Amino acid sequence: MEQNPPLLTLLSAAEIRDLVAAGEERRFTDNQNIHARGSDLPGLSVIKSGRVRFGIFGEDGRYIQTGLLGQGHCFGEATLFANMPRAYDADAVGETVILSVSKKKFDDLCDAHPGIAKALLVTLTSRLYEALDFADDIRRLSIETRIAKQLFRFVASGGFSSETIPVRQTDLAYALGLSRVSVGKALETLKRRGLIELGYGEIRIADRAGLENWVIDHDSRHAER
Amino acid sequence: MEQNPPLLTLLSAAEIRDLVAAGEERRFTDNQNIHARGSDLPGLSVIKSGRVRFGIFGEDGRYIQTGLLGQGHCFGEATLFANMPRAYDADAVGETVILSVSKKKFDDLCDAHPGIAKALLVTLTSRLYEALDFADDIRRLSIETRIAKQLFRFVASGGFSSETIPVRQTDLAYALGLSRVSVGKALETLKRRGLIELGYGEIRIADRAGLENWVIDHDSRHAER
DNA sequence: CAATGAATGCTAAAAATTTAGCATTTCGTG
DNA sequence: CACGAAATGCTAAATTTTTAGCATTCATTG
Repeated sequence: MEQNPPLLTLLSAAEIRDLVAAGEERRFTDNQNIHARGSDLPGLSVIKSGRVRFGIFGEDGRYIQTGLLGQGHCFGEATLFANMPRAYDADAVGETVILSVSKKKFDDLCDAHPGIAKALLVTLTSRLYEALDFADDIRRLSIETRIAKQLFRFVASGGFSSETIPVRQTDLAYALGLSRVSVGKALETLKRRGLIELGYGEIRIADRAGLENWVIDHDSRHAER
Repeated sequence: MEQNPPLLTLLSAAEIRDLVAAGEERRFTDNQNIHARGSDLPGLSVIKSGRVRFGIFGEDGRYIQTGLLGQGHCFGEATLFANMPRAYDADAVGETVILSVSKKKFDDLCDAHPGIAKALLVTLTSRLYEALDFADDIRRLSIETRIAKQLFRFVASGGFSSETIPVRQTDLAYALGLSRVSVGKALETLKRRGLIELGYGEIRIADRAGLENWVIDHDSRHAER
């Protein structure tokens, strides 16, 4: 259950110092919108603290969550390198502080510190393979297994204290593109096996090793070859 | 229907020259295996000619195609930057020539040409957002719309002469993780609207503008906001 | 031009998933 | 500690999708 490394952990102290100096700090409260899909002010954003949730609202009002990033992670690369507008709505999860670096300052910074480009390559590569992996999951795995993997993703990206994950079944359904009924049924299956425990607005991983084994057993990519 | 730019189109003549000099040419025949999932010789590969198909074989023998890259595109970045083994089986589609650059030579090259890292950032960013987009599609769009988008992807990545796409319905089913019956039914719907024509082992886009409109009308992300 | 393998077309039953309710439990708050 | 909002639990019908066939069409080749 690897997790992609936050950008900040890949930078040297000097690089971080200059990055912070080049950026501007912005504070957001829980659920506050950071940017809307389609807006196109180019720049790199780094999460100094808190978490950011990414997703799309369909016109039917339905929300699909695409990602959740925590401290040290960055976003907005597409506005820098691919000249794209923001692909997702971004909202703060809890009190969140963002460092915003304009495209111009970022380009200067990159020239001064080649290590920053290297670090972004690492981050983007990891994230690309996570996304490909996720897409494969949807096509190949049972709902139970997808939920198990998603729980590990929450643990990895969220930085939660324990193995208790503050997530509603509705959120899981959003994230995986399923109905709440299907999610509930699959969670029930995992619970019956003693792998998780269900709470009100939270899910506890009761048997981490067991849950990992569930994934391995049900994901043929992990099978010996 | 944007398409991510091949790496080679992003490099200067000097960069291409040195890249080619650092690499080693390998030739493959149609369907020949280039590398298996799990192998871990690090290096960057660039497609000089031909096409490469990426996918996974499940232990049940079922094959899921994850991607198809054409001339000028690169692969293997994850072995360079994320230290990962190959995530997918790669097979040649048609006569294919690959330029393989070892990790060591690539690192030297990167130091000499900072533009190469920049170009890879562009490529990886585009590819990441394509992958995220694809994952969203699976969760949000009807089968018809997903097929329409997939046809455009084939056109864009394949470099086919006309709007006739040499793809079996079985291949579409593999790529989208659906059954052949569902694919056939959805194709029938698109055909009845006069958007496509079905052949033996191929699909023709009969009304490109109409098919694009179908996607726009059914993908709320394209709706005005 | 007949034979053959490969692909599509079609069908119906089985299985999975969603939808739309309503009941119940939980948790914070007045 | 009663209340209300929010979340989960549960159910059954409706819908979608897959599975498993078999029939038909197409293209190649001997």
